This record gives sequence, C-alpha cells and structure tokens, in this order.
Amino acid sequence: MVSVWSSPDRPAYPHQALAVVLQVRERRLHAMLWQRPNEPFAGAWALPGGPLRPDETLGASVARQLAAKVEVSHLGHLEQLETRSDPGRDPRGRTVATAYLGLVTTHVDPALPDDTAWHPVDALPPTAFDHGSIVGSALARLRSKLSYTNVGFALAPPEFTVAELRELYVAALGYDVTATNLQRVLLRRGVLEPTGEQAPPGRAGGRPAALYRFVTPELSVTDPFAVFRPPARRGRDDEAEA
Amino acid sequence: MVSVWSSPDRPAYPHQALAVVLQVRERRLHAMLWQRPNEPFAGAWALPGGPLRPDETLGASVARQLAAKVEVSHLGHLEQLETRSDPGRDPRGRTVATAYLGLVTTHVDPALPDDTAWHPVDALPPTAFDHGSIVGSALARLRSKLSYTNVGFALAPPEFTVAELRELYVAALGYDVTATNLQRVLLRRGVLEPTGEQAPPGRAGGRPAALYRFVTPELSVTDPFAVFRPPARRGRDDEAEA
DNA sequence: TGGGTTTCTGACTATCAGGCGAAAACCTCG
DNA sequence: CGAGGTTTTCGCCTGATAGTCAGAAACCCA
Repeated sequence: MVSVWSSPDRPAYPHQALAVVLQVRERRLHAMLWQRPNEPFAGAWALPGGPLRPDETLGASVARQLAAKVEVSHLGHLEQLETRSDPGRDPRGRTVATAYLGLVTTHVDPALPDDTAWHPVDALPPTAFDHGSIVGSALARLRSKLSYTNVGFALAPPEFTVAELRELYVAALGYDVTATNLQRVLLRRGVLEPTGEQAPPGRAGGRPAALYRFVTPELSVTDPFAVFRPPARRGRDDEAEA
Repeated sequence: MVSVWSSPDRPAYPHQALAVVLQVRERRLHAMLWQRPNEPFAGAWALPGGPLRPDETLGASVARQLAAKVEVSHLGHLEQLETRSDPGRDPRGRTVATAYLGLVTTHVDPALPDDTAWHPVDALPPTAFDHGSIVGSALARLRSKLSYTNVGFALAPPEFTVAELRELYVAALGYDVTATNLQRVLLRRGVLEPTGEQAPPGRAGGRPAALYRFVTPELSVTDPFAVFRPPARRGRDDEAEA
C-alpha cells in the first residue's frame, strides 16, 4: 500500500479516471454512457470511470473500471486523452479527471449493466459534468487518428471486406469515403493486407469480396507529414525484393 | 475557497503542474530546467512546476508557476501534454503530474533564477523523477506539430527572414531542411506572408532577404491528411477575389 | 442464358513536396 | 568602377500520392 501524503502546501485532490468508449453499431458511432441515479446530474448520462486507487496508474485504473462494464478483451485500443481540472466541474467539490479513449471492435456486442447503454455520438442525451465536451475531444482525436494511423484495427473485426471497412470509416468520420480510395490508400501504406480468402457471397448477389486484415494489431503512425522530412528518407527501400 | 473533499473511497493525491518550456538558442533547441537542491534527486535537473492550488485549473497553475521563472508574455504557446500517474514516480509518496508544453520565441532572453538554466535537449543533464521522459514526449509533440500546424509562430520572432526561420526549424526538428522548400510549403499553406519590407543587408554581402511573418499568431492546423477527406472540399475557394 | 448487383482493377487527373539551377541583389576588394 | 563572391529568390522539373471514373470480373436470381 502506497501512502498518500498531503500538507497545506501540497493539497490533494480526488482523481478519477474516465473512459470514452466508442464503437460503431449499426453504421453509427456510439459512446458508452451510464445513467446517474443520484444528484448531481441525476438522470443525466455520464462517462464510465471512477476514483483512482492509491496503488494503480491511471491507465490501470481506467482498465479496471471498464472491466466492470465490458469484457476488457473487447477493448482494442486505449490511450490517454486529456485531463480536466476546472475547479467547478463537479458541484460537490473539486476533482481532477483524466479521460481515456477506448475503442471496441464492431463485431462484438458486450453485455452491459442495466444502467449503461450505447448512444450515438451525434445525438447524445443530456450529459453530466463536462462529459459531453470530453466526448467531443475523443471524437476529434479518433477522427484525426483514423487518417494517419492504423487505429482502424481497433474498430474493425479481425477480417473484413473493403465495403465493411468503408462502413466503419464512414460511421466514425461522419462523412462519405469511397471504397476504392480507402482500399488503395491503406494498401499502399502497408497497414492492410488481403487474407487470400474471400467472404461468403452476399445475399443480394454480386461479386464476392476479398477478405482483408490489418497487418499489425498495434497502433502505428503513417507519418502523414511528407513535409520537412529529412532528405535521406527519400526512396522507400522497405521492400527491397527482386 | 473551494473545499477539497476526500474519503476512504475517494482518495486524494497531490497534483502538480509541470512545464516543458522549449526555446531555440544559438541554433539548438533547449529546455528550461532547474537544479534540485534537496533530496530526492538532489543535484538533478527538474521541470519547472509545482503543486496545483485548490482554486485554479491546471493551465492556470502552470502559467502561474512559470511566471515565477520567466516573463509570461514570452510564452507564445502553452498546451497540455500528458498526465503521469505512476505510483512510484516520486519516492517520497504518490503524486500525479500533468505536463504542459510551452514555447518561447527565440528573439528574447528572459532572466532566469539562479537555479534555473537552459539545456540542449539533445544533451540533457541527469534529470529528476520521470522528467527526462516527459521532455521526450514534449519533443515528439513539438516536432510533429511543426509539420502540420503553424506552431512555428511561437518559436519565431514577429518578423524574420526565410533563412532565420529555417534555422529554427532545423534546430527544433533535429534534421536539415531546405530554405527553398520551407518557404514554398509555408507560403502555399497560407501560414506565412511577406511583410513587404526587407531585412538589413547581411554583413557578408548577398542579396538582402525579404521579411516574413506568420499570418495568425494562434495555433491552427493545416489538415495534413488529404486522406479520406469529404469530396466536397475539392477546390479551395478561400480567396475568391478578383 | 440474360439482367441485376457488387466488387475489383487500371487509367487518368490534380495536388503538393522536393530538388536543381539560373537570375537577382547586395557586398568587398582590387 | 568593375569583377568576383555571397545570399536570396524564383521558376521549372520530377516524384509521390489522393481522388475520380469507367470498365471488367464474379456472383445471384429468374
């Protein structure tokens, strides 16, 4: 047990770890929220999370508290987002909150407690505290990262067709993207690769789609900034193969 | 005065706001550090910062504590970086620390307390706590943002030549960039504009350089991701002018 | 077997970063 | 006062990549 120390010139504050857990459900991006039964903000919806324990890191804390809500194995990605410290953010007294961004793959439907539900991010119910704006931050983070990293792996099932992947991106980004372009860009970047197999023929006919997977199930950035790059890195000799 | 509340199931922790203040000095990127006189880490160098007060936000706290070190007006940019929560990061007891990234324009030399000094980021002295790795995070953040935002304005003086700006970028990025390309890219993005005047002729002869300034003294992102963009945004009709 | 549907592939275009060299503008020295 | 050196600026070219589009491929159903 680690002792918590405080003194007049080292004031201490309750700290909570929050999580914005996002998942694409029925072609729309949803956030996991739970409904507060008590004041303050009784009836309003809040982000899952809770107090930081004396012996855990914030990352461990948010993972532990999420485990009480969803199967943790469904969490494909978890990263620190930002820390909110407005003294008035909780009317009961000051707390500091560190928010995390969590992503759940779209092909699972984890069981949730009764007070917890998924809400489309473009039509959130009344939210508690500053949680609404935290969801906004998470959205912005996800959307920009979708473009220059492979976070998509955390939203998509292990194998998928390009059309399915496109649906995910459309839902998460909030605007339309073409399957052709999505496929070419991701293939060129080397984050996507065909499995060699093909999906079962669709119910409505049409050419059966090839199956793809993300090459690496870990976050990697694609260095979108061709700008001000060292001239050395000119030719990409990654695949020096006859 | 805001009351701080705590209970067995809402443990509280001392929280400190830290700042990684960076400045380009003599063609090298430096970080501002102060030398600890006492244990733990006596003699090691630490990031400026200190305890969060009960009635201030983290942002206000870091600004306040920096004001004790440097003229705050020199801080061209300040943004939240990340929050460290390893229970063992301070051997005296648990503290949570939220780090900020601060940038100082290169044309000033603010007076510093005796225990505080600038250190080149590529040759840091022994650092206290986890502050060394926090500097690393700040470096990564600055370098990526230099490429897709206009943060440069926070490092550069109000007016400058392209050659001077290039020196700043070289120092901050850690690798060489060409003045030609830097100028063209920033002009094309519209973050840079000529003042119309030109710098006093150099001591070594040569064509006198034109003076430039950053168009906006606030952070703006240049949306580096031409990827997965809504097709609507095709032509840029920002400057629909005869 | 033909029509409809979906996916895949390649060709073409537009945009932008990066490299290179010539021209412009200034200095100093003989 | 002109020649040589230095620094900046500008224009042209190349290469990489995003975006569009149309046609071919592959499947289902009637």
